[in-house]
Amino acid sequence: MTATEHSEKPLRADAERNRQRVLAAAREVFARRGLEAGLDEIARHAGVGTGTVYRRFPDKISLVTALFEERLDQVVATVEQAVAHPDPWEGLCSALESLIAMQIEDRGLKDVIFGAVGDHESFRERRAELLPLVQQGVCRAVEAGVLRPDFALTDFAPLQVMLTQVAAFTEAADPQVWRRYLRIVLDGLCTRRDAPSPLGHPALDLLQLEQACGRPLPPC
Amino acid sequence: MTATEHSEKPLRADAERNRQRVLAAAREVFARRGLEAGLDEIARHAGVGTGTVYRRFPDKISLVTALFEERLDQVVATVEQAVAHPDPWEGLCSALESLIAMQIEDRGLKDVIFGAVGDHESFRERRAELLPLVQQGVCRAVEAGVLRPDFALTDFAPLQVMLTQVAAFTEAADPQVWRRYLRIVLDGLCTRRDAPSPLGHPALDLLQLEQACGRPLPPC
DNA sequence: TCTTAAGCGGAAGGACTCTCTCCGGATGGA
DNA sequence: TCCATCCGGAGAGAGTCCTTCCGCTTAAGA
Repeated sequence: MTATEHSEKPLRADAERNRQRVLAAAREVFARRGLEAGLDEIARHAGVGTGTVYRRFPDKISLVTALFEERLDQVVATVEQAVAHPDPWEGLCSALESLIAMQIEDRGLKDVIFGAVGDHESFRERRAELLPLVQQGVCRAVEAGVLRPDFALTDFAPLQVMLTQVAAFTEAADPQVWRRYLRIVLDGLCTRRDAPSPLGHPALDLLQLEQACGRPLPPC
Repeated sequence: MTATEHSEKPLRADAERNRQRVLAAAREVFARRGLEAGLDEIARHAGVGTGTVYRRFPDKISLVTALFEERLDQVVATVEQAVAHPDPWEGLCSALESLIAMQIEDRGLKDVIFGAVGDHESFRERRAELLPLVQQGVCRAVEAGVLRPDFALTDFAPLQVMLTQVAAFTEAADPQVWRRYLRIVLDGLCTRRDAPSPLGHPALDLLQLEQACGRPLPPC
């Protein structure tokens, strides 16, 4: 059941404990700061030396893959579930929403999904798994006449980028206001409507806006 | 008429020539790479030494302000003109579109508008000039019943962020496809509609999408 | 033409950042 | 008890970028 079960020799008890600490710290730090976080910060956060990190994970990418392979399974599962919603429109909305929410809660995940790791093979494969799922959701919604028919499968990722980036921009001012922009986008995606659907979340006030403008934009 | 007209002594002819070269190079390099571009790169691009850059502009921020104060005047003028459009909806659309287009063509401008320069006083002031203009456009459009009434003045900047960021994401794959997402957003902003309005620009194909995912997200 | 203040290029300094290695000392476990 | 294993964290190495400095060159006025 331990992470090293399959490996040749079990680690010494203290080593295995530290390994788990490093993984937990990395999960937290990468989530908060994205993959640009340094291993020093992770080591400090885990309460171990940097050497200890490098003894378990030969380099940074090993740590990242160890963490995010499993995480991507969760992403695929979540989208699978969202798309299975009986209502095609709700299914698509919820797939988009949960993808964005997951990437906002975990900036490292965003970096992994949108290729900030260079082109690591395993991540590329996992990303490819998402496509058919989304395609299914898109087709179903177009056929049901609820999603605008000129919507393309390849529009899904750019929409995610739009919303995760705006979320990063407004995060400090109001961590939930991105949902407002999601609603606007969804109103733009539906086939027709007689009135705007409720935005659900209030707009920023001027002070919050200035706060948001004051910080640099999130890296693309 | 020269840029140093007001200063105490006119520069030597070669010095003035180099000054102009530096400004031109900075304009180009900042436009292409944003303010993160180094002064070394600008000097090289201008065909001068880094010392020459520093002789005219005591530090990086001086060069940036020298360039962008004038540029921001153009931005204000463009928005002023867009908002003055006889049709309130067209005016708002065109204000948003031209703001985005300007920031895409000039990444440095985006950095200046969205505060990547820290909080340099003069930029903050100029940014503030834009608000009443946008407010006028928004009010007019809401009163005319074309813009959804729950739209707020402070939504304007986040929408810009969304679209400039998605543009940066898809730039390498197709430099114009952001217009497609602008259309979707605008369809989300209007009060009512019977059918999707034409997106105008074709979606990416799968190859282009992969190309876009392959590069890191643009900085926020 | 001569003189000289002004200007020039670009190497180098300094202050960071981040990844990764190394080694003397500590310790789990048989 | 004993030693293979593991530890911390200093620091090497490679990179970035801003800025300074200095010996050489040149424009321009007398």
